[in-house]
Amino acid sequence: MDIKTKLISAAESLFDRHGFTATGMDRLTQAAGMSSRTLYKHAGSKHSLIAKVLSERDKRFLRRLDVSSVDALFKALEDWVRVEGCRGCLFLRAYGETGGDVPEIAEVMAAHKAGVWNKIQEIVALETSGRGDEQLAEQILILFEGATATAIYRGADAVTTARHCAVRLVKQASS
Amino acid sequence: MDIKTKLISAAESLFDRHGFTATGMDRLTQAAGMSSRTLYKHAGSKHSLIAKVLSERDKRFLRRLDVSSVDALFKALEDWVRVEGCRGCLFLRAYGETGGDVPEIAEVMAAHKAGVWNKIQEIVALETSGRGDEQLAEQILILFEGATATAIYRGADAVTTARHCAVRLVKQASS
DNA sequence: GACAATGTAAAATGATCGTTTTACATTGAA
DNA sequence: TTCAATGTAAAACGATCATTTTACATTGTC
Repeated sequence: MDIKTKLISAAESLFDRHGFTATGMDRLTQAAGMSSRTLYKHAGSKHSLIAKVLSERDKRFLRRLDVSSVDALFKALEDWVRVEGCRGCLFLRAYGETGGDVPEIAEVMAAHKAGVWNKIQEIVALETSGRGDEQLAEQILILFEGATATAIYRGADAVTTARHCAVRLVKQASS
Repeated sequence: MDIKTKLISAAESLFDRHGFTATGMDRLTQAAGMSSRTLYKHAGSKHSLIAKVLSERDKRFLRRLDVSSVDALFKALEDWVRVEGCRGCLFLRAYGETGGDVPEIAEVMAAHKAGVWNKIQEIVALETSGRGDEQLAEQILILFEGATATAIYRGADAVTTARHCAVRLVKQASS
């Protein structure tokens, strides 16, 4: 595995498991199996490393959301939380831990959320033949965020419940 | 104002604004206007202070949710985010920042979520004359969490959208 | 075979972390 | 008036923070 990939994937799991601020650079270097000199050559800084981790996660996440129905969208989220665990949205967590004060991080968060929002709008338009309005899409988005958050303490079943709800809303808008 | 109250309210706004781990004890003592000796006499430790802050917030939040309809429930949440700001659920943020590894914090989070869940179940049962099942209540809970999370980057309007959706779901179950 | 790049290991940087301690002032009740 | 409680101010604690530096080994390439 490429050294940069190894660093980013090690950092991602540590950040996800223990939080961003609580994870120190020495733990990062140890987990990634490299010297701090090499880490800084590739990452630049801790904030930059966080941004890179989020950027990679964004790609991986959106790749999973490459579907064309609301039902499939929530099934994809269900798969995600079963594989990657349900510790909440890592983008919002990073944003919250840094108080929204780190531009690099705030920007990746905003870009990620814009990506998800676009995907949902696209799917809703597709499934309702354009009859679905922006309000419906925002309701789906809220269910999506809600499922992610609720799964933290109620488990992956919350995503299934959200899926049933979302599918029903879209059906009602299409009929 | 009581010294303990002053400490907890100063701590709450700093934690909310800058994050838990990122907020140091010196900044806390400065904002609360007291020496670190006094702070530790009242709080015991930082983790304990976080737990106390969350515990007080839990009471204040649930007091606001003393309503008897889903519409009023989401209107209460709307008021909350307009007054207190929308930086996401502070309980889930604390839980995430500590990796769920601090029992004091994990317990307050769980207790808070149980309280919200009970309240929602109560309201749903009331509004549907017992016709609403557990699934409906969980859908309302997911919309509630989703509104809180989405409001971080889309503003308080997300709560209004969630309210419309929740009211519709309850109406459909009651008819 | 020299050179630039890329890596490791480990020490040093100065700042900040959470927490405790030392020394002293104020207060209210016995 | 003395005692215990409660507060402040400030220094000290050892640990850890993110980051840089020093010294050295291993490469692939011209």
